[in-house]
Amino acid sequence: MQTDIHNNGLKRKKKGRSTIPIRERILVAAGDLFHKQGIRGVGVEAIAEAAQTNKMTLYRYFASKDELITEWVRGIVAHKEEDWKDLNARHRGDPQGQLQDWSRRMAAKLRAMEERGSALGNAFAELPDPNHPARHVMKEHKLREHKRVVRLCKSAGFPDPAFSADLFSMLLEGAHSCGTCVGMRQIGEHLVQVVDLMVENNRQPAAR
Amino acid sequence: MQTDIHNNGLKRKKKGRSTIPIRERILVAAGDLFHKQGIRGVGVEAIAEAAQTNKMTLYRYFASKDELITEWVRGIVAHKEEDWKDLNARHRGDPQGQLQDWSRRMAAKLRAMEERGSALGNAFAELPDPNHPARHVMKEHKLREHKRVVRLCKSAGFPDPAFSADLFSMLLEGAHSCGTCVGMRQIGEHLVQVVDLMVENNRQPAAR
DNA sequence: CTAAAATGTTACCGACCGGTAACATAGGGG
DNA sequence: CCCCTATGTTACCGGTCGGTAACATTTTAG
Repeated sequence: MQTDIHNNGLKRKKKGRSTIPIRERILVAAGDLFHKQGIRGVGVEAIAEAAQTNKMTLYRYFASKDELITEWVRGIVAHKEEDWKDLNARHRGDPQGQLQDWSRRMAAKLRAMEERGSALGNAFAELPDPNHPARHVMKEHKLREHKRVVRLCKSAGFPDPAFSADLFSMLLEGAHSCGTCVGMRQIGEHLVQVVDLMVENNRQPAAR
Repeated sequence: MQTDIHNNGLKRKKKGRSTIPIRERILVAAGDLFHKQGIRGVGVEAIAEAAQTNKMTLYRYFASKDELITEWVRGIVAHKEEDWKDLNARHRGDPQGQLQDWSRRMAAKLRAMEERGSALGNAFAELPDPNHPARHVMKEHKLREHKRVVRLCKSAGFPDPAFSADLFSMLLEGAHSCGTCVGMRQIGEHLVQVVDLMVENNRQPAAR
């Protein structure tokens, strides 16, 4: 641990402002607005204001709006992968437990969402440019995640891991879009149910 | 049939222009661009140009860009519901057949998609305003579709139709997002497989 | 042919947006 | 104390976009 004499490890900022460092405040504010109003629907000025700072300072931390977007996406991805590590830590050598816990956490997130779907999914839709750096970040994350699920299915003893993993992925991804019409709660419950069934029987759905 | 002396039922337009009526050309061009570049990423000028006309004429057919968007969404929705009717016509009294054919058609669409996911899904992400008319159109469509699937599951004899219908919906919706990392072909095949298994066994996945 | 309707052309407006320059202010460390 | 750095403020630029007006041109109908 560091001493607190000069600063507490994070730069402490001005007057009544928050104690959270500016860069982080900007990222949080940007995330909020991006998710609520869409990436293209919010301007940097509004982001700066929501972060209790101004456009100039924002541009001292981020070279461009695109970089801010990318950095935000990176944060989400990092958080999700952190979640995976935690899942692995809590259920070491228990791939079934990881999958089940995963579905439960997802259901909890769904319940707390209501309208306006997945941040990553929306970002993907809002950044059509295939060369946008944020797209690469998302794509690589999705790939890693899917590989992880395949590995889990394999070590869980599913007879066709590629097949089961695709099912899990489709269910998880689909839950977001469906929740908007069916209701997040019900979708979350059914998601947990089907994952439990698949895992408990340790085989693909409806295998005879 | 009408005579062709004055016009052939559709207003015939200028010189080298297409024989397709302007309004339709605009809608098609708008759809192309919306899907490829995102709704907010394309301007009305570009749409008019792609439709081989101009902005002024576009605004004589559509009061605003938002109305054009809404009309485009309406078209997609209408087309999908047409598809459902066709499904019902081809497999009368055979809900299982309808579900299976549905998954096959979806797989075919996925194969022909490659990158850039579902038009409706993207539109939903790009129109965060909950009062946007296009959102209502989409939401009502999703609701009707889901009810339809529930009805099919019920008449197909699934023991828990609400549960099975949610699964179908999640799988279908999720297929779009997943295809971008796993590959549309594989996702499509696995989608068909799981639907077949669920239907053939006439029970929920992994039910013992 | 002629008149009316549809379409094309050009120019423009106001609003917003991403990004930058220049300068003012404040705070902290020596 | 003073200097240096981080932050705030203001004004501005160039570009794009949605939307409209006014007028020219073409197409269609009678």
